[in-house]
Amino acid sequence: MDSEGASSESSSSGDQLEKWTEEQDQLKKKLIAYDDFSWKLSSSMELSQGSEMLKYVGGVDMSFCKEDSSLACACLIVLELPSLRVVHHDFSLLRLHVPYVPGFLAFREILQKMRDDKHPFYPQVLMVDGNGILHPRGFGLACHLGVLAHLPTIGVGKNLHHVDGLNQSEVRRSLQLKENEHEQVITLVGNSGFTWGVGFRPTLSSLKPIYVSVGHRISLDSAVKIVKMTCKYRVPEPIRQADMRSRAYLQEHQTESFKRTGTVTTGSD
DNA sequence: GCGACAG
DNA sequence: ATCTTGTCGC
Repeated sequence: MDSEGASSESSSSGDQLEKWTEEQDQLKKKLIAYDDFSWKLSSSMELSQGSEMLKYVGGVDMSFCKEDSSLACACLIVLELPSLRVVHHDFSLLRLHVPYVPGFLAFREILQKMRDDKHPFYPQVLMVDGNGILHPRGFGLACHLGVLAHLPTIGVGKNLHHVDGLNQSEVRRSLQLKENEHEQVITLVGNSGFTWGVGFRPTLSSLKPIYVSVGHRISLDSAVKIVKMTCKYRVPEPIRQADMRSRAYLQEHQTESFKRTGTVTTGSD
């Protein structure tokens, strides 16, 4: 039932990439890089009568099937602050003809549905396994999803891409110098003077930093605060949970189809 | 034991 | 992105 244009079988991948870049540039105009939400972050400001607190933090991640690289699982989880208890999860199994990115938009559907249903655990902010504005064109996955879902999003990367003169070893050197300081955070200012995000070590034991950047409708300060609040381990809980669960879901799906067919679903025999 | 990290 | 194995260290 694939309604692919039989006319352009070879250039479709290139076309999609171009379209994607165009869409990024369009959506980028709608990006909001400051706090644009009504809830409050910390309970220290108890004077904030009437305004709700941040309680539900979402996280998204995708895992890929080892045997069948076109099969992926998108997972959204919502956890509750300050307990970090997961109160909601949802999965979406998808087939990808082209890598990664279009599949990521499955999250938009999941979120849309939650909102339409007035789901009690609809997240107030969403953490994305991938960068926000810390991106070659200043518009990573976290921004993309944020703008599409009109939700505050935070980008969390595990590696630093080379943008504006930033590099991983430099960050780690700077962090090294801060060894004795309480704050294990360094601001990522590029050669241009632009602040792209921060690199920081969430726990004492994590030598390798994570990279936090603005996704949408949030300031870098707030983003970092929220990431800190959810870091039990190196990878913040919302993403860690989404990662583990999407992986487990694929695994189950695999063994389940193995029990049915009595064979691995590679189809390459 | 579990997490970080190697490669 | 995925897997596995092993070491180190709290």
